[in-house]
Amino acid sequence: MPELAEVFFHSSHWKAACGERFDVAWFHSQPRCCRELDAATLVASIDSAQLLSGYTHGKRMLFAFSGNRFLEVHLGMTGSLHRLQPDHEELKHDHLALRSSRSLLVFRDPRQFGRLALHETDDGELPGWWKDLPPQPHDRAFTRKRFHLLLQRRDKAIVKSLLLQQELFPGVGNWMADEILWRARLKPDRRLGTLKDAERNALFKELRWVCREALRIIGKDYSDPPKQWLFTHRWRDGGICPVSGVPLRRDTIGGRTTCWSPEVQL
DNA sequence: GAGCCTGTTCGGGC
DNA sequence: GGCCCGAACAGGCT
Repeated sequence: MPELAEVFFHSSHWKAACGERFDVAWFHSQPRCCRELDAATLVASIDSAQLLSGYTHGKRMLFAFSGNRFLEVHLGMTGSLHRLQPDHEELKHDHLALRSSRSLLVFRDPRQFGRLALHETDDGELPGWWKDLPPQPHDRAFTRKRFHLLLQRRDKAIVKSLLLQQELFPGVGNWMADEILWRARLKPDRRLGTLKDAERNALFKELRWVCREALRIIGKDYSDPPKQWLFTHRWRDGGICPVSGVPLRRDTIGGRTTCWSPEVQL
């Protein structure tokens, strides 16, 4: 379930191997998620390279290797990163594995909606496009002023769809958007033009709160958030709103399964 | 076996 | 131009 905090958690597995020197143990270029990556280039770039650091931004990850190489990873719907014993055997959907004397770093992705890409810079600095990514909702640079600017001239947009736009709110995915709207007490199909100032401010507040708390709780060790969150109750039909005690609704809004609480969200 | 799905992209349409 | 929707991608789970 890779949204902001889950992505951070997965990245921490590979980051734990920083300093180790890797070879490509195997790579399968046929799966859709690997097609951008040329096998020969990958081997030439990563073989004997040292993992220097790992970064996340929203749902994206970037791993820096010696030789000014960067491996970009997106987990899509079902991707995951693992750090295993060096001799761990290959499983069915393990498309890429890097091996050091101490670790096997695996990229796994059954549905192949993820993405791997390789980048190079002249000086080992982070690629310019990475530095230019917009601020994440939990970043200091994501100010109230910026938030209100993002909402301007989008009066017809549906608030749930808006929250899922990665170029605006990097890292927010389907469950996070539902959690944010539930806490802000906004019906997910509201058009931005109908939001009053107080509602916009509530949205801003809960957006940042959910991103920060998710990172703190899930990003740390993949714990589930407390039962007071919508999170625990949203996954299947029959859930009960932890605030109102009324059954939750599940509808398709903005093309996505959306769980919301009719008594609470107006 | 049918239906559902935590993400992204693309084409069509208003 | 902005934004919507639906389809497509592919496999695991219920």
